Amino acid sequence: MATTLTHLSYALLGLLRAEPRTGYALRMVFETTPLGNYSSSPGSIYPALKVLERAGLIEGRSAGVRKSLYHICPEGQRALDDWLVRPVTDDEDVSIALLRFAFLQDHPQPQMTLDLLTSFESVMRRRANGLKAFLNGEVGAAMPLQSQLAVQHGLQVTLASADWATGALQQLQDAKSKSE
Amino acid sequence: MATTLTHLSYALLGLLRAEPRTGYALRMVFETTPLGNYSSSPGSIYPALKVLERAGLIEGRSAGVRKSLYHICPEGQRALDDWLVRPVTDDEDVSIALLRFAFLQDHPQPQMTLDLLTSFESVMRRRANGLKAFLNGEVGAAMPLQSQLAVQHGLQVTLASADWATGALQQLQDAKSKSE
DNA sequence: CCAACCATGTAAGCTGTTACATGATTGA
DNA sequence: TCAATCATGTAACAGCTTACATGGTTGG
Repeated sequence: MATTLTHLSYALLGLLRAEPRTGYALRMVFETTPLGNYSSSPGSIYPALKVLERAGLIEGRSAGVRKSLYHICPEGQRALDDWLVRPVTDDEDVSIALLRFAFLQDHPQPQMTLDLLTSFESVMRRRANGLKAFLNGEVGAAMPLQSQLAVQHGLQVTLASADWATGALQQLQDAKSKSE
Repeated sequence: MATTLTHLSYALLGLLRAEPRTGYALRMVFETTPLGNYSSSPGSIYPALKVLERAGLIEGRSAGVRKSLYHICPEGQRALDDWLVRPVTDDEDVSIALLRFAFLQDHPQPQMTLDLLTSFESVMRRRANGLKAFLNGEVGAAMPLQSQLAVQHGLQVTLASADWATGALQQLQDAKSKSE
């Protein structure tokens, strides 16, 4: 059973949880928003939708000629939620973690979002420390200047990610306490 | 013959330009440095080396039992240089642009490095402006908070890249004027 | 009525990963 | 001598892209 889902599949599930859409509408989301770096190519999306439907995670309802509106099924909700609430792992792609953060919108337990952000921040700080240690270590210090600068770039970008998380956490907690 | 090279192939060429290495040594570079996000799996590197050798870009010289040291050939140098001096394009991966920057080390024309950095910076500023415009536009402003925050993350990280480029440019120009 | 857009689909291929397999060399 | 590391290789698969193909709908 547990057909291992691809990132693209989760992206589709997340979009369909927000509202039912056609395959074409999903493609347009990838084409017109910066969220996710997925291609809008029909060759990726339509087959992925078929797989999700066969697995019982989504259901396509005919909506006019040659057109079907996909809805997320309860089992799809469950699969999506399982994915969303995982803590950020040390080797997870930043863009995937961000996708999960965005999809946690309106989750019944707001704490899940805060937990994800917290683990995101600590992973980023840990990565930044790793890069610093590398630069100051034997191998790093012996590298040519431009290699060092390239690693320095990675460090600064990683710190920017961590700082963003700090700010986002603050913002979400403020919004929460204000609504209480 | 214009066998279109993969990013991995260019990464291998760049490392072999610095010094001849065995396939294993190349794998270890990917495994022990943060430069590049390539896998150190034998299944990718050994076949890639074979392709480069057949294309006449590198040459493997036997160095002991079941072991060969790969050297870069003049044609490989040329292919690598052509790749390195291209301006950063609007859709190029940041990590690839950084790899090219690192490999431009010791290029006979130092101006090439400055040009690459300059184009990198302007691409990053342009991307940042695009994200800002998206956030302030109709679609962006209507998105749920966490989607907006995710885009905000992209914006901050992109600005960090641009700022890094500004600093690196400064640093390289200072080093240059000092040595004159 | 015709162009532009909506809408779906498939076949071929490229790249890389995973997993497995082999054997030499080196240091404890 | 035995484990760890050096060193290379391949087969199977996964996942996505490119390119092609088809046809309905809508607005000027």
